Amino acid sequence: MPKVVTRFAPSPTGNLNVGGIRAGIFAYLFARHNGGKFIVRIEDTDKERSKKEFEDNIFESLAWLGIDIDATYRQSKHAARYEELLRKLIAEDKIYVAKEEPKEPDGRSEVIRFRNPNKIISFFDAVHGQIEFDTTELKDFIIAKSFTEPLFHFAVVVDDWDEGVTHVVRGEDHISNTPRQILIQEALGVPRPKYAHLPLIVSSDRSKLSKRKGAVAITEYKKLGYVPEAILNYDSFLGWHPAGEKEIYSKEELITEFTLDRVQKSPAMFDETKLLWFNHEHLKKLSDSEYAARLKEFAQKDVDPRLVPLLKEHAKTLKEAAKALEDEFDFLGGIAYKPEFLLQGGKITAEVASNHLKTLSEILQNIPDEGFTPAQLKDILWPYATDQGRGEVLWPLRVALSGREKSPDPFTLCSILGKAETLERIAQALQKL
RNA sequence: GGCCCUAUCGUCUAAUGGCUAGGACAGCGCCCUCUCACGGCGUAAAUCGGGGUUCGACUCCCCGUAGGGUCACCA
Repeated sequence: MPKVVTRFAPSPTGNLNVGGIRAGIFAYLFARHNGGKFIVRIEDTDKERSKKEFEDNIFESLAWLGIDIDATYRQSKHAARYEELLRKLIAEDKIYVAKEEPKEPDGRSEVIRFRNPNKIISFFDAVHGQIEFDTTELKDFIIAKSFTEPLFHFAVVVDDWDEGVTHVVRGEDHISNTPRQILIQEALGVPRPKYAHLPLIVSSDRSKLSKRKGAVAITEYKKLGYVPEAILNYDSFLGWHPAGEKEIYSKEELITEFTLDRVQKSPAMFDETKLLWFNHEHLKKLSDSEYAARLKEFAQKDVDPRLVPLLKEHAKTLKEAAKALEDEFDFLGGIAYKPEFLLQGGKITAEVASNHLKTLSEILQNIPDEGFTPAQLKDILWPYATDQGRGEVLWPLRVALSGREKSPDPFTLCSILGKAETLERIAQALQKL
């Protein structure tokens, strides 16, 4: 039995969002850091709200983020076990069937209540330290609707025990649930796991992040062109921070660095803008071939390897990159020259543009193929452009090569196109003037 | 409202009794510049308030205040 077993226990009542996954990420990092097991338990005891599509979404999101799972469980499959334990507790008189006046239209006339010993429960939390709670105020709380329909608290305690969970790493909203779960553990005579309650992730109004308050599904970020490395990195940095000032971490580095003692106590706000920055950084870290492969997958089209280094700098998301491919980076195929573009909407006369392009063509003619690097081309063309007026020289050149109002700079264009194509395009532009 | 948790720049955070309170994102300014971006440099910006403890508090204690969580036959 591994010394550390953590679990992520989402209920399939919605798509997994960046707030919801946070507890899962921390539980995962903690388990892996300690060479332990990470399990996922689908908490689907609420038959009304649980949906298969949401369960699928949870696993899809986890897989995309690269979070590998050692075992999965589903509470709806544990009905027999719950009933067995419920019957044991009732035989021991630790719980009892209570007659009720239904408060809701579909309420039961009988439920199962826990015989509360009304004691002070004190437990140690890895993030918050010692926490004490008088359980008297909980009264004889309901732990099951019937012998075959346990409620959340009972199911959690039974499952954590049966699944060998050693560390319960979950959101801070569960702090006040902990005492009653401990009461159930004591009634069952099962060991108490260690607890770590994570600070909540809040929306811009400081309240718990929820779907209505702008929480975006993980799968939605995928569609927006985010890479999983960025989501994982950014989410990890919400409420946790390694020593040092480095911010861009791979999954492996996060696992190496993660410890509970550096987890923050106060809630953190989700900042879309900083996530965007993390995404760009991770995109830049990708090898050119990996970048091309991801962009191809995202945009569903081949990416010319010559464009990759430019795209990496230019685009903060794969979506932006895909858009650039259709727009300012779409100059490798045939281009349609528009004289008005060449003349910067009339700011430059056809005669001036024509003369400069002819001169540039002559200069370029004399540069060897090996000299067609952005830096060398700039060194050679710069003095001429500066002397003649940069706008009048470089704008027509750039448009002659790209056919576009927006594009990479002319030196980069020459370099990517190569000497022959560069001269050919200048010649074609001259014919239009 | 009861109970519980929390409190450093706008945001994420560093500093676990001794610092000019550091970094990052965003902002602002400058530079780069032929376009759109990217980039470089710089700048402004914080210890919630009040009491203690201490030679010395962001750091420890208490009281306020503020925010959040939780009080379901949801999870």
